[in-house]
Amino acid sequence: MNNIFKALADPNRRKILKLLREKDMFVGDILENLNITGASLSHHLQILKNADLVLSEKKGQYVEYSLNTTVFQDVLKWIYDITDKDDPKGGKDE
Amino acid sequence: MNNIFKALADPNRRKILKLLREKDMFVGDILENLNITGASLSHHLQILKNADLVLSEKKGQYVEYSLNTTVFQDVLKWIYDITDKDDPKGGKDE
DNA sequence: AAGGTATTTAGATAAATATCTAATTATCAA
DNA sequence: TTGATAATTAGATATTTATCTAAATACCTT
Repeated sequence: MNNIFKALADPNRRKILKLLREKDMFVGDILENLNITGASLSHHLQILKNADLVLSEKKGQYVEYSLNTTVFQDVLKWIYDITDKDDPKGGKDE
Repeated sequence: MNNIFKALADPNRRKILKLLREKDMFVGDILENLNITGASLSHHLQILKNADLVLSEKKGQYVEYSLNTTVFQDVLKWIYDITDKDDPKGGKDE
C-alpha cells in the first residue's frame, strides 16, 4: 500500500492517471500535457508502474501506457476499512 | 486534494488514522503505538489536521483526536472518477 | 549502415520531509 | 504557588524526492 499512496501523492502523477483514464497513451503524448522534461516523466512513470497503477507495452519505437484499474480496488478497500467504524477491522497496512 | 494525498502518503500517519478508526484518542495514547517522539507525532497530527482528516479537541490537560470521515468521501470520489471510464470526466484535481 | 526520433538511465542539485533534542506553553494537583 | 505531566513549537539534521541536463539505448526509415 505504501507504494500506492506515495505514488498518488504527486500532482503530476495524478494528472497522468487522469489522462490515461481517457485513453491509452504514448509517452510523448503524455509529455505534451505536463510541463516537465521527458526524463522527469520517465521517473514518474516508473513510480506509477512500481505501484502497479499503470501498465506499459512497447509498441515499436513507442511505449504505450495504460491505467491498471484493479489496483484502485485496494485503495477503495483501505478507505472503506477506515470509514466503516464497525467491521472486520482492516487488514495490515503495508 | 493534494494535502489529503500527501497526508496519506506516510505509514505512521496511516497508522494514526487506523487507530482513530477504533476510538477517539489522546495524543499520549496514540504515541504509545508509534515508535516516534512526541514532537514527531505532533508534526504528523498537524499534517492530518491540515488535510482535515482528523479533528482535535482540547480536554483539560489533554488533546483528543478523532477521525473526520467526511473527507474520505472526496478521496472515494476521486478514485471513482479515475476508475469509471465513461462518465462526467472528473473535476479538477487540486 | 547512418541518421533520426522516442524513451530511459546516469548523475547532479535544490526543495521537501521525517525525525530528533531542547525549549516552551498550558493545565492539573498538592 | 510550585512541581509534574501533556502537548506543541523551534531549530537542526539526514533522507527522500522532483527536477534538470547529458548520455545511452532502442527502434524506425532511407
